[in-house]
Amino acid sequence: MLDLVDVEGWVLDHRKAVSPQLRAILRSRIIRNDLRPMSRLSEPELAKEYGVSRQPVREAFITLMNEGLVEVRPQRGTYVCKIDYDAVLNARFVREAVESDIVAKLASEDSGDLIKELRAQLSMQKKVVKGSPEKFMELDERFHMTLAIGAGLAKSWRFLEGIKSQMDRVRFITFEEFHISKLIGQHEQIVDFIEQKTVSGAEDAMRAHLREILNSLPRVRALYPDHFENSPGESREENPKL
Amino acid sequence: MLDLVDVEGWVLDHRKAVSPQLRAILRSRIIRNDLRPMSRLSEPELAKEYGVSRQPVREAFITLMNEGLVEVRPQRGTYVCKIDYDAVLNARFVREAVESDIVAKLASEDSGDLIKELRAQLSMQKKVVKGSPEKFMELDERFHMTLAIGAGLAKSWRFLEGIKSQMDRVRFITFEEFHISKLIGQHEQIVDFIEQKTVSGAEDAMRAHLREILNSLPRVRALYPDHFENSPGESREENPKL
DNA sequence: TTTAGTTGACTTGTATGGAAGTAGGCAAGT
DNA sequence: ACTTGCCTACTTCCATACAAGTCAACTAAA
Repeated sequence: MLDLVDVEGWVLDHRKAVSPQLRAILRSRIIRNDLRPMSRLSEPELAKEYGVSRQPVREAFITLMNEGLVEVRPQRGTYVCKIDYDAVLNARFVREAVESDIVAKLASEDSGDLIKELRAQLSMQKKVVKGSPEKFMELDERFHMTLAIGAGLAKSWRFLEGIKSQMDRVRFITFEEFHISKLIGQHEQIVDFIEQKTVSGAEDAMRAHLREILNSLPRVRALYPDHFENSPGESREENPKL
Repeated sequence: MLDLVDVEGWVLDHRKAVSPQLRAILRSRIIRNDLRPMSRLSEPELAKEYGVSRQPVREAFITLMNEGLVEVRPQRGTYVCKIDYDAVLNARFVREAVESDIVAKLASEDSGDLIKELRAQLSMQKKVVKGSPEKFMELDERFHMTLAIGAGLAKSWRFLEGIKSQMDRVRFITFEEFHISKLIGQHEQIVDFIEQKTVSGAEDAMRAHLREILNSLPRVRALYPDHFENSPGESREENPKL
């Protein structure tokens, strides 16, 4: 007999530590919009649902709170955060800054094997253009991660992963808003510039690539206003003393 | 009677939730090298020390583990992480990428009030050149935070705070390794470039500023090898499959 | 009808006991 | 002398019980 509990496709293995698994499951469910913004996440309810006690659920909440995905209001309840428009813009800014420097570093180094790996990934991406956008997002994440690790910056990618979730939530609301073929073309451009060691070209291409979300973000927000927290430009007012 | 517990200068307020307070206290103690690398952090011992139960201590550990400050080995013990040399380099890289873009943004905008605030901070910094380096670190953090918030990127700064701790640990081992007056001069340069709207100048000045740690880092590691985890260049081997 | 006060069923925060696993000491057997 | 197996004292992880705060509905009086 298997010691597994299956809840709506999400599996939990009781042989290993439960807390980190719950963390991953809940994070994924939030990012994929399975758990909607402002919905309650009751500790005892989720505990019963997954067949564990409140403690592991609670510990998962702590991590998700630090990532800005849930908001726990003491003695009141825990809720899925709405998508923070300003946080998305901030995440995008950080990614542009870091990843443009990453490709600049790659373009100034000698990285033959990496190019081969990236080309292989590009061909895989082209195969799923017409397929499920979810699959493309997986390949897209892998592509950007490969660039980071290839530059010897694996730990920087871990950091970026945390803030990327803010952008991913936007993508998962409306897949059709993203022109996948255009994104793949940009990926190809980036690899080309790295291969021919054109530093500024690679940098600019990555910056342009990561600015794509700025086109769709206002549309997405207009389509699903209930999913969003606040408008752009409000960040300054949040810290009035500076 | 006050509901406070004082342990070696660290105060805990039982009227508010203790978990986040413990988080902050332990994080600060680790960064300031009060809790040495590889020392045990026993749940029941710390619980008794701060007059709380083991659960809040445990929840604090979870956050610190996610920040890479402690390592919890199941059924074995929780230990203060050694300083990860590669993580410091990664944190530095990310900071350079993001903060250089921040000052570039500031230099391309109109920010008169911000300049005044920064000038005031500079004069404060000059006053503590001969004073305690700890006080300067506080002002230094405030300076960089002000730049981020001034650019409307407060949330980006919160991201950076998390990785900055890796660099701060290095600084707290040996204060004298840092020539404070030189750093203040660089701060001044950055403000000058922002004021005269020289984008590339501001960017380059910030990059040079954040590369200072590269000079002292090898020396610090040579002086305190026991505080460090691994050497530079090992990051690639950690992910051999890419 | 309106409004103030109270009760009670929720929520999260904390405390504590037990389960599972690890590491080291010690003794018996080879 | 060296290995092997058990046994004890730890650790973190999970489950459960209790405490404290919040909120909504209900009651009762104006």
